Amino acid sequence: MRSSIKRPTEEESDLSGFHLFKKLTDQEFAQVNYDKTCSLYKKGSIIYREGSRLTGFYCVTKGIVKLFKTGVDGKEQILRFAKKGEIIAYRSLLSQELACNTSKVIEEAVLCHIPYQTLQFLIQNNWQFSHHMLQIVCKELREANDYITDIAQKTVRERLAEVLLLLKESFDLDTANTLQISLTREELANIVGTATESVIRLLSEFKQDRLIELQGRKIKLLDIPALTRVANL
Amino acid sequence: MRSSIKRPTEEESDLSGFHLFKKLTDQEFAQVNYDKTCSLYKKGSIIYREGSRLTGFYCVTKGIVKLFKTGVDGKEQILRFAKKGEIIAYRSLLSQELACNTSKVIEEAVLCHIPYQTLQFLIQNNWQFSHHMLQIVCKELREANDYITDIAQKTVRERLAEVLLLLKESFDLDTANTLQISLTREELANIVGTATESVIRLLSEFKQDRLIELQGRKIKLLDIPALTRVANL
DNA sequence: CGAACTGTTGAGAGGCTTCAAGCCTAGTGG
DNA sequence: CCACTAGGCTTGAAGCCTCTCAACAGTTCG
Repeated sequence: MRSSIKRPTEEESDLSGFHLFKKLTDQEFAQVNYDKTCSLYKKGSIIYREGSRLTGFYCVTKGIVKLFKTGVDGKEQILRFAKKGEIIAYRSLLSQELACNTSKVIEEAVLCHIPYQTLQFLIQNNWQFSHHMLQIVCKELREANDYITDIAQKTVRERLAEVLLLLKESFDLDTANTLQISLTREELANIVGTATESVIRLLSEFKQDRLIELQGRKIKLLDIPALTRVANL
Repeated sequence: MRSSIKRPTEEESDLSGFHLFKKLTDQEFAQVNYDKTCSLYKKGSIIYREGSRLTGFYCVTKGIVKLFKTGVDGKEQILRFAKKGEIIAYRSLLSQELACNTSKVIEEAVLCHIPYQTLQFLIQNNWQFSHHMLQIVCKELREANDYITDIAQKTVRERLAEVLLLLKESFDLDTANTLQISLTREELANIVGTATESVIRLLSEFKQDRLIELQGRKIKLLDIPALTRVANL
């Protein structure tokens, strides 16, 4: 389950949509493309594990990856998801530390590996790249701080409602208002920071209250204003 | 309580100890010193408030500042402390957002304000400065992610023990093993993410178990290995 | 010296977790 | 293609951890 089989297509390996690379010179961008290695990862693949040494960062060009830390008793805490256009593994790389979380594919994905050396080169030669990088980390830090406040002060019910709304922001809804990400109940619990059973019970309450509709892992948001109220936002 | 009265001394305004500025040229460092504005803040002063527009970041050259977000029902969630050698307000500044937390002095402090323009100048001209900045944000992000995992998975008891140990790391102990930071029970609760009464009860339990000793706000760590075990680290 | 804040303790309620048991689905291999 | 099996999902019951409310003591500071 660790490596890819098929090669990703040219289109799936395209980095030109990445905001991070927008201010590079043509030459610099060509260098990035020359240095990159893109692979296709099946659902369930591990990109890297907590504690491993990273040789570069990854650009997600397709699919969805979850990032989690392993906490008490091996219970995973999901920190965030990365989808097309986002990068992962850059934090530990910049700090020159071993990876402090694990990344796992939850929807068939294509990732392009950019070696550390290339990152180093860009930081040294293009201040606008560094600046973009700073903005990306800063955004993630703000979100982390917001989440600390929520998780420390809100009830599980409020947090679950909030997580559904956050997922809506990140992954949008289809025309039928269904969340475009498929998570197990356990994964939802590992975002919210609660037990799987609690998520199940609360989801059925939300369903009874006509806030959502459930069909297996598909979650349809019926009443977003009401969900927002439940989330105490 | 908002502004300073006395001027800080030359020594109290010295930025040469800051790792962040270590790689600046003499000229750049002179510029920073020229642009800075240092002030003395009394205990209880607010440096800036959530939602305010920031005009620069601050270097703490003396004292201790707490950074907190205001959550549900106005309850504050302490995110971190900043002491001598550390900087605050840089995150919102880099993101060009309004401040998303409040900073308040808990031990008489001297802070030097560095205007946004100077930050901008350094980022554009000295890649090593940007790199340092990146490392600072990355470190903070790792700590935030670690804390999310703890707060989501550990009991209040475990978190309180852990917070005591974290405070030990940040603020050291005197010769009698007393924590060199003075916090109210409510502030401790606002770090741990619990009710003040819970902190009080758990502290007396720790005291009964001979893990700590209490004299008002002075906390003496008697048995660090045992505390580590309680913290489940 | 009083007011306001901080700290302490008790009692009661309730949100959540844990354990347990059974059902269901989704993916695998024959 | 279908049977099978492992993992995911659901529900119930019991109990505990933690919060809230309340009352009061202690402390600090104007």
